[in-house]
Amino acid sequence: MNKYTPSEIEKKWQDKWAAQSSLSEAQENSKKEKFYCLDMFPYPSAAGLHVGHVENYAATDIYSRFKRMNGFNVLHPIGWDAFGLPAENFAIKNGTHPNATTHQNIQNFTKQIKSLGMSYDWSREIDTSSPEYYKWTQWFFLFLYKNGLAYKKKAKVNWCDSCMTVLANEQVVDGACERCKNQVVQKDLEQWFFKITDFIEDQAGENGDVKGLINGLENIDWPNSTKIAQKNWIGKSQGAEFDFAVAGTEQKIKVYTTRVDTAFGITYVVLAPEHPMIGELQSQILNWDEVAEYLSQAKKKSDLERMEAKEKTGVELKGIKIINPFNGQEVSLFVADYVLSQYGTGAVMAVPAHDERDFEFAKKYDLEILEVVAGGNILEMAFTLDGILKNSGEFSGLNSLDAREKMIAWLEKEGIGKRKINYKLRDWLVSRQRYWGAPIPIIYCEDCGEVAEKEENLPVLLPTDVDFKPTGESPLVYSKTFHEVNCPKCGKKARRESDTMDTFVCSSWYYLRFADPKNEKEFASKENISKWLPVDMYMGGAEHTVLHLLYARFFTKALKKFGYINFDEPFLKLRHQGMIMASDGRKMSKSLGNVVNPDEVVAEFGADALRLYEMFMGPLEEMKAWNTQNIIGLSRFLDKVWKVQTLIKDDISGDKKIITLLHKTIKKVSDDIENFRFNTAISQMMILINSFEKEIQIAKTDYELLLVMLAPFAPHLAEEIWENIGNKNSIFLEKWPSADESLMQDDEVEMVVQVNGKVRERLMVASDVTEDEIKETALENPKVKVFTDGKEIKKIIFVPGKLINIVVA
RNA sequence: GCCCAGGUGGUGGAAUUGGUAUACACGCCAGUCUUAGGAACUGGUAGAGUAAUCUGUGGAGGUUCGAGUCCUCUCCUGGGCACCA
Repeated sequence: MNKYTPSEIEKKWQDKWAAQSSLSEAQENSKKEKFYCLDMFPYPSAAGLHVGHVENYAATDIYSRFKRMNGFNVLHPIGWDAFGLPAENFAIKNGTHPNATTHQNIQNFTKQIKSLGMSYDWSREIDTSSPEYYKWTQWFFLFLYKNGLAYKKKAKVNWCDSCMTVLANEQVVDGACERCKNQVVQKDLEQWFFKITDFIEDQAGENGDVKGLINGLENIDWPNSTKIAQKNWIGKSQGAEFDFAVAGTEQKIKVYTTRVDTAFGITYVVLAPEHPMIGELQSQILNWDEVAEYLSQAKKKSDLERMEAKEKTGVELKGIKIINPFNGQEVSLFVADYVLSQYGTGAVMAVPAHDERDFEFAKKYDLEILEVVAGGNILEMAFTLDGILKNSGEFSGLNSLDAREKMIAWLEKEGIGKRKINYKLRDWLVSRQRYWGAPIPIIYCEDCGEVAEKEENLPVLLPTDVDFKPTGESPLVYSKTFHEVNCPKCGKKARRESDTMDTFVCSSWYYLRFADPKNEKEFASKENISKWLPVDMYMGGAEHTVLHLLYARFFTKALKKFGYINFDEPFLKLRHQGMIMASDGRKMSKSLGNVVNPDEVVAEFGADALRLYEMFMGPLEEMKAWNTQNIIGLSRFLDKVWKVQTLIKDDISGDKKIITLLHKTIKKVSDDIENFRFNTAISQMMILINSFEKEIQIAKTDYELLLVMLAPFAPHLAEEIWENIGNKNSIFLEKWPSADESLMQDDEVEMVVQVNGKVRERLMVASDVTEDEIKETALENPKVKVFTDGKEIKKIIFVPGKLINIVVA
């Protein structure tokens, strides 16, 4: 027999599988039940495939192969999230067109993925930067636009001076650009938004009710932490909104609070620096110079600077008094930049006794702190928990929960305020002043204004005659062929929108395209969508918890609302692979020089060993550190499987113990794959092969069952041995074995004998031994007697097949 | 600060419902085959002790015949959110 040489057999089978595409392609006409298993598609970066990609793709490949062998018609596609900044930045630096760079990277990724033996359906490959694809990204923009879900407005937006573009809130991390870490500044600009906030709560749609972004999470199988992160991002809070009258005027100041129960403890009110009321009250403000100075200082500060300020600052609007509607008392008014203009009403009631921020501010400016909820020590710190109300007029004595209800009812009765729900989630800013993205299909006409491009004119092609150096405006502005067009409505000369779309727009609908990737008339036919969607299993990094997953859910909900599809959640089951760190425990990065290149591992150990190693590292969802030394263990395992070939005999039936272990293994491996516990599935197969190795001969049928189980993990090796031992068809056409429970019973088991819960003896007994039988043996056992002699036996606990515990006084 | 995961040998990790703690693998130690070598093979490997035995799943309590697993408190690590009123 030859030596196991991965490099030879892996190439051989990759070629053979490519020639037999039915092994990996989804079948359009099949009576089998469908299963859609999807990876978060990669951005084809110049760095090539990362070991983290391999972890993700190996897991879904194992699962897809497992599902196929269990009789499912599996859709397991791959494509490229190809628009985006790195290709453009590379172009700026080196002058290479992003299109060329991207295609080169895609080729490299393709080669790498194929060298790993992944069973993707390559016939459905998509590329978001191709006109055939972004035509439909543009169609989606128009779909949202026509239904009032895409709109343009002047807004304070996050601007990155280094990337020269605006960013979505989700792309700003700690006040800095997620990509280049440059500090983000605020700018007032006309930008395009998608109305994602329309879908926070449930609503009626053309194809039945559409579950909102919050409630929709209830019935999908996602990691709980991801659901919670999404809910936190949406940030729903329930409270009340009510008015303060400005003393001596008709004017009112509206505040939002979740703690209306503390309203009798209000000792002042604070406005955000951007609050319009400050300007309106200017003539009455006695210290206007001081206020104006504060406003201009606040305006200069970035959000980050505001957040980082150690001490809260503010200025009283002297000469203004406003009236607390609950008790009629006059309180003073401040402006302070710790109040956010974008949230709630941009004005907050300050209750220093029961809010930490107000407490800090009140201490600094020596303002009154009035306790209205009992339970804390407000001399020391704010008491922010619920409690029993005091100093609160007719509401005194109520607990906070009841008080909130009663006080909101009172506000509504008096017509001063109402119950109000607020959210942190804002509409999604989708326009980017960059080149390498899908152009926004809107035209500006002097007569007709903002006009949607006609659908038959899509795609609006990205021009090639541009200089993509960023200037703060989209590079498309400088392409005459691009922006000089005729108005689709009146035919007059008009100007095309020069912004492109955020790449997250492209990835918000790609899972639909895989159902019908070549369709030229629709983004996907209704028939194909209903055949393949929703996605049954979705896998990808946890870094997409709020961005991509929320946007994709929004697109799905919008499609359902307007009758295009009949489901409102795109991904029924979601799992994240944990990040793979370098062996030093740090993140793999070029600058640290600790990046592991999968190609090198494949060259040294083979793709099968790499796949197995990554699956064996630990629980899929957990973070783990790379350790090249450990790969050898998986190589040895594969080598053992290879060598056991020589032990097989055609015409024998296996040893009873081996059969029992085999069926236990079938059960465990099947359960473990179904639950994405690949590490323990592999260790169970190791146990089996270790037993096989010790035998003189192995029944061929037993060995074949192991090969079938191993095939999804180590496809090349399994397929090669399968052929070696005389099989004509691919091992992937085999049916997944089922465990026979009756064969899983051991004849003998080790029975633990405990005295007072401590193990004193282990006895080999028949697996069906009864309590009475074992009791006698156990009590007479000398090792046990040492601990029971002369003692009263209080009771005996018997766990069939496991242990007997003798409890003595 | 808030939310979410986690803390088990030298290392990665295992332990369905509370029932043998450390499966499987790496490493290490000893040996075997070999001219030699190991990415080969065999055996050993939680700690203490000559041993019987005792101790051991971040720490302190508790429930239980029995706790890595359940409860209370606490410490530490990683991730997410963060002036959201």
